[in-house]
Amino acid sequence: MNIRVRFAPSPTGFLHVGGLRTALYNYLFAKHNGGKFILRIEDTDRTRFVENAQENLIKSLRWAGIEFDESPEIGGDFGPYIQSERFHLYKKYGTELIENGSAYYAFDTAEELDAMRERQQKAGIAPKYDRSVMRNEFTLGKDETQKLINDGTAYCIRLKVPHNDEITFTDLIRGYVSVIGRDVDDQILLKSDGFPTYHLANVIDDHLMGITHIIRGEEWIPSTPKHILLYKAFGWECPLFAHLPLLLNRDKTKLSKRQGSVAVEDFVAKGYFKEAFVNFIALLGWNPSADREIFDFQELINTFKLEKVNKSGAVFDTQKLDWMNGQYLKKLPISYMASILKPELSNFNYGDVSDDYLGKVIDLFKERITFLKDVLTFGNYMFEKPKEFEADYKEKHWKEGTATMMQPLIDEFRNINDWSHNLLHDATKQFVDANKLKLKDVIHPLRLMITGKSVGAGMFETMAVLGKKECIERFDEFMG
RNA sequence: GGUCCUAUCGACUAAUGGUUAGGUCACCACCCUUUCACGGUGGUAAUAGGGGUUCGAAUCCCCUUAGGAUCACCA
Repeated sequence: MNIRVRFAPSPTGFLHVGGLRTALYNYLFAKHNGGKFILRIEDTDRTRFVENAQENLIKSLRWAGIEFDESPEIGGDFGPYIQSERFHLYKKYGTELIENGSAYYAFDTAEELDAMRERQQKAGIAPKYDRSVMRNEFTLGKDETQKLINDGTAYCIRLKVPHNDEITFTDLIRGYVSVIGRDVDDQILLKSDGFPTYHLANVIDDHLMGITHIIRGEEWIPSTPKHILLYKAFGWECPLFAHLPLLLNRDKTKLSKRQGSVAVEDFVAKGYFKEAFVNFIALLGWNPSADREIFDFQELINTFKLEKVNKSGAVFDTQKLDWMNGQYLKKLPISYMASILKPELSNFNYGDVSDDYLGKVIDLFKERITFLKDVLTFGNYMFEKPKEFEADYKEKHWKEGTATMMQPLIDEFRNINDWSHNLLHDATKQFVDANKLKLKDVIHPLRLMITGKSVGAGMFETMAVLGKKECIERFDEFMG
């Protein structure tokens, strides 16, 4: 089978993390099976036009390493890949459904529909288009319908759902799903502005583009019967469906903006590595059954199987993502990290920083940070003299007599020319032994003077990187 | 409310009829140690409840409960 799958987002202006996961699973499925991955922009709602939406979408996808075989940008044999550019296609299919009795004309206004729903709500029944009482082909009759159309009355085309038919499909993830026709609404197919709704356009385009598998979010399950009815009405072969579990907020509701960031670009801005982010997202709802968490992109492609996708929703909790980001960070080459940090430097007033020095600082911090930019923030004292000294830390480690105790050691440091961490350590060790002290008795005062902070990398390593001149200056400044 | 989907540690998940129910994050303790980390060792922690089927059920079936999704001329 020649597998073809698509990612069909509406251009909302940014890529939702749920959208990224859907795109990713489609991509992994396609690549795992040697199939094609297609991008189609679903912009049939012209009231929701957003400037640059498509560009932003593709930018985020590209950041994640997801590329398409066919798309609006690169084209393909099944274009155009933007639904608004396919506008001319849809109307004839709408008419075709009218002619074969699968759909009908309706003339109800928004107010009439609202009134209907209100009546139904009051009566305690599910809101659903009642074609036996509303203004449509059935209640008006053929002649009146034709007359209204000829007069230019606004109309839409609705799907005629057979009330007594059972509509079923076998979901690749969930198995057998079934619903009875009377519970399915007579969905509008063609709007009065002449544009198709999602349901019509989506089915037509998936068919025309030869899509074999539809992999999408669970929120689409309720409308899948409508789509199946459409495939049947057209006499088209139905693609296979796979409905992905939802991504959830902490309170288990569908992941939304209200409870935190959901735009991929926000996570890019926070400094997550794409490898970590993709790895993390991939494992939210799918697992290759290995006792392992870290997978590179190729491994994801190699092991991805739709059958192993979970059925239940997954809470989007970034705690593990942070850990994963740190894991990836540790393995990155220093030179690569330096090249990322270099342009960031201009946002801080750190003056000139050589590549060599930056690399040494990164090496000092890479074991203990989550984001690369932490080097510049937590590690600020590697680039400028400490402006503040943690009060608690100072109180604890700088007492009466500490200055007197430290002064001889500092003077000894002045005589050290080979400013290496080994020598600094040895000199300090000799000093504490001679004075019946412990190493940590002097290390904390040193740390306070040098960094102003209670946490940081190894003291002598830190001093070695800073250099003799800088360290002595800091000592002298602190001692006054 | 109708319909549909779902249910293993706090979170992500493994175990597709036989395990002391495993791993990872987080948390706790200890080791390492120079603070914080990293690393190492160990620990707390789960099959929603009830019925079946079976020699045997987290796993299959039913009911209950709980959560969620959806019910637009949005996608």
